[in-house]
Amino acid sequence: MSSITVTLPDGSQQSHPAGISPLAIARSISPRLADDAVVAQVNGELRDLTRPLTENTELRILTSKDPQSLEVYRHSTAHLLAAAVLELFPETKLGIGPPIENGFYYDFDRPEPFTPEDLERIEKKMWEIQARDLPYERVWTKKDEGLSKYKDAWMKCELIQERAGDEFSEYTLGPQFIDFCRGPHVPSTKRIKAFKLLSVAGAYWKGDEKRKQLQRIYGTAWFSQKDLDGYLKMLEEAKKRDHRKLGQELELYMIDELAGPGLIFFLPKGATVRRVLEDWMRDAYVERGYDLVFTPHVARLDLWKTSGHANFYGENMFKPMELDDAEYQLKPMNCPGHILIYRSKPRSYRDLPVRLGELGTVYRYERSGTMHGLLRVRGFTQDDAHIFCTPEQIENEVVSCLEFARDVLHTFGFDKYEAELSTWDGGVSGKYDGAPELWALAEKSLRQATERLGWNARIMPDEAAFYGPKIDVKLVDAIGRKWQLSTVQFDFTLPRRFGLEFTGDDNRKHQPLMVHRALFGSVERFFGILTEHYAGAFPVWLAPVQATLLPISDRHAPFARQVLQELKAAGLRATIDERSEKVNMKIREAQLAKVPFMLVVGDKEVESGSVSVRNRRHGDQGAQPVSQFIAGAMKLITERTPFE
RNA sequence: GCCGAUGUAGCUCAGAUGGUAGAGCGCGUCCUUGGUAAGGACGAGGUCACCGGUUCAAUCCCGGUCAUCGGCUCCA
Repeated sequence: MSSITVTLPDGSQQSHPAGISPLAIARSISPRLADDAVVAQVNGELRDLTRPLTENTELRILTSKDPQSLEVYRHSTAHLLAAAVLELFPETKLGIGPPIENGFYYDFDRPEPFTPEDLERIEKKMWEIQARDLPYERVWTKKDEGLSKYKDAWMKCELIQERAGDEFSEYTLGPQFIDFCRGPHVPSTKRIKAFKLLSVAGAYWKGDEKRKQLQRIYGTAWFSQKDLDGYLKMLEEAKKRDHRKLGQELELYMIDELAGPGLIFFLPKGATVRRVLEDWMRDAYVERGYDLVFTPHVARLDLWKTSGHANFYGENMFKPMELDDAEYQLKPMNCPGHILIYRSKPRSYRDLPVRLGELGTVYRYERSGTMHGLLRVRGFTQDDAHIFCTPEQIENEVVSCLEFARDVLHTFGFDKYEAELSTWDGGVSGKYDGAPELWALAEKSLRQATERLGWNARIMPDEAAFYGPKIDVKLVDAIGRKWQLSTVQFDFTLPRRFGLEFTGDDNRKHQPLMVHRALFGSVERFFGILTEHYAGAFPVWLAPVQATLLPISDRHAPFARQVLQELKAAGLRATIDERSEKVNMKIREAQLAKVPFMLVVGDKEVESGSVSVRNRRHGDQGAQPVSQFIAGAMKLITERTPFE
């Protein structure tokens, strides 16, 4: 028998008989490693631990510590799910079952819907199969043979036709189950220790809404029960922070059926937060050299024909309305309005850059079933600005936009964020608009801008908008979820469509470059993200009520009212709770309302002219003079401390 | 728009084989004046999402509509 040389990650080399499995090698290194092993990396490629090695190889044994092995593990759990479904519902046809972030899913075609009870049964069945300790066995099959074997499984046939070579691999799980699959998988079902089925949902075959709708079962899987519990706990925490729940509990906003879905009413408390946010943002615009404008909410449809939106964005717009003898359109975007302002007078290169900003409310038609609290609505306000400048100015402009975005993120205590640079395909498909020189210039300035900031932007090839490349900033919130936020986008199309120009120092007409940028994205959406990020406990500078006075008994009310006036005079948003309730009750309610400061006032305080401060996070802080409390609170407000 | 689930008091939820409903919290009145997360009593409050159908009778069964939730598609 011939032998092969196996090189391990530490550089050491071993000689083994050809045909030995990585699992056997792992066992020879240490039984513990063999137990922990999930998958092998053979010459850089992930492979089953049990698949024999036939040539000299560089071998790495991946354990639960390697992130790639979790994907394999989840993929294997998806197979376990499919096997369980087929045992319980043999008539079911299998679609695909990949690993996803935090778990896996599998798509099934079956006339009857899966019920929550079915899910429980399936999960039980999965544990049953798990206990059988079935190996995931790789089988090598010829294409034509395979096609006849799968003739009843239409989706698998389609996949084999598309993806398989002359021969392809399949994985079995016990005598019945076999699945067209590239693998690799964990060695056996015993390896799968912690999973849970979460939900069933409709999903189109291949994500195409014209194709058949399947039933997708979602699950989560982890190497240990502890990890699974941790994840389930995170889901619970996310549920507690859900802005729709907090929005109602804290009276921030509402949606009323009578008005329609996706249309937001800000209640007084939410409106206060929003007002502070917007005022802050508008001031920041002015400080950074933007000119603020206002544009109308409706305009002749002709404007939208000129911009091209009526044509390529029409699906997403509210229907035009008849008025006099013209059609008018509710605006889905702010750009055309800003463009009209730009071209309302001749511009010289000396005027550039022109930065026009607006908190502009737009209305877009979202299909029913897509609305989601504040995150996906039909009417929303963009903190929108358009920058018109020369090619020489563009890089600095992009840098200032990104700096602005970064400062915004820091203000709200988002310390982790990532940038994505979406580029075009080089023009091969013809689906992008604009000259290659423009694309080159724009992509270069975007890239250099991120480099100047020391950002490590991920390049997303072929992800640009058709009208220009862009940078998207994604933030990571307090419990680790990612949200798309700021965006800086080039637009080569609109300046041309509207014939924008400026006079250069050569006394000739030139077309300005146009950048579209939004930092919050949508104020409503950002408000929702903030609500979840802070779990409803807005920082003092944003809190709808910053301090509430809690007189212990009626005789303390006059002093409390006097303090209230002092707080208000200092500019604090303060209230008083004069009900004849016990102070425990008043504290409980203020605490649940997440008021940052509860100021208890009793005999001692009246006598000494002080307040006893209770902080919503840190509890009783003891008595302090009113002036001292005001100074402390004002400091938090002017510094916009994100977490007091 | 599509698949599935849900819709009962301001909120969170019970409820009956079909005979027009109940709790807790909240709200109102009164009592209580209490020092860091729920003091007590009484009371008001519902066309059981909406529109049809079946039935002697529908909140319950059937059909449709609307909305919400979990997803898909799309997206700020």
